[in-house]
Amino acid sequence: MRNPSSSTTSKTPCCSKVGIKRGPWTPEEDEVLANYIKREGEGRWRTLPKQAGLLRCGKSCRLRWMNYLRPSVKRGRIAPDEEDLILRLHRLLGNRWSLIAGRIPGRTDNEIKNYWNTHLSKKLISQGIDPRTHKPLNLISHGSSQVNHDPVPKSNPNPPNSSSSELGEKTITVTATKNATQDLTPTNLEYHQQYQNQQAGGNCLANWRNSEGATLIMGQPSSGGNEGGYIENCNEDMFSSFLDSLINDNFLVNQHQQQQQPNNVLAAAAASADQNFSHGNIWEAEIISSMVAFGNEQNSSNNHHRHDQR
DNA sequence: AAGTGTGGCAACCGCCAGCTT
DNA sequence: TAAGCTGGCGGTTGCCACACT
Repeated sequence: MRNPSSSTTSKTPCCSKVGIKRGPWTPEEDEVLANYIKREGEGRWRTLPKQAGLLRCGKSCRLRWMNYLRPSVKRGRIAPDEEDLILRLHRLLGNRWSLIAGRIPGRTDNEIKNYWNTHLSKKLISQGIDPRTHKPLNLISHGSSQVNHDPVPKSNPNPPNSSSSELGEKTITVTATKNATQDLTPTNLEYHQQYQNQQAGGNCLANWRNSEGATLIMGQPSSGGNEGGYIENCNEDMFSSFLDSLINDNFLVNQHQQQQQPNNVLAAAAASADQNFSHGNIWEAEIISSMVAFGNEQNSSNNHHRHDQR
């Protein structure tokens, strides 16, 4: 594949050691790796090549396993429904390929990323839609002579508004807990302001999930502590359910998630959203608001459900 | 049939966060 | 607390197959 001597950086790549093979994997190497992992399990990638007798670096082994050899990896063309799901998730999450892949069984982040870059982004552009923002190109290009297709800076993995604009639209319809007069549809000026806010505050889901609002809604990360029943039960499932609701445009999609949502937690989360708005953390605030609304919807659904059962 | 252009995708790179020592 | 290690992520590269001339 790539020319091993092509690296001109001063940093030493992990595969630069003499005797470490690079490039395409042979069927024999695949077999050795697959057999070793079946026998010993995943992990310990750094030491795996030596243990398995492979002349590869650990990173290369991990990548080969994750993207190609894993039994759960689905090969073949992306189906139309998968494509639709990728589009929806990208509109929601931006270039969070691993998160998107996590919602599409059998597909890897690399595969989805490649599919996006080679198919979907071009498709959107041909439709006059900015693939980063999912907004009409003429709307986004306001204030600059052309649409910026440069790679997104590492410090800001999400493009400006890749998620917030969609969430903003969503929030308009569901955020009864927030200031009802607040118009969350971003204008071009707001795009710019949000971009600056995101640059300053770090606009990524991982950051958000560590935020105060996420903690309020989803609960503390597993710390071994016992912070109470709700916190214990309402974390990853809640987030997953929330994503489902956004993907499906249906806030009552997950009937299994009909758990009582303590109003004090929702109130605290709403306050956190307000705080984030006031501090300019628009993207976080909107997600938190949506989560609050989602929780309220679930409460309402629960109440109706219980009422019906009586 | 040969040369050239293009798209697809596997693989690599650098960076970063979390964990361990 | 700091330094080193490890795994994971997103961006990018470049080979290869196929289409086109």
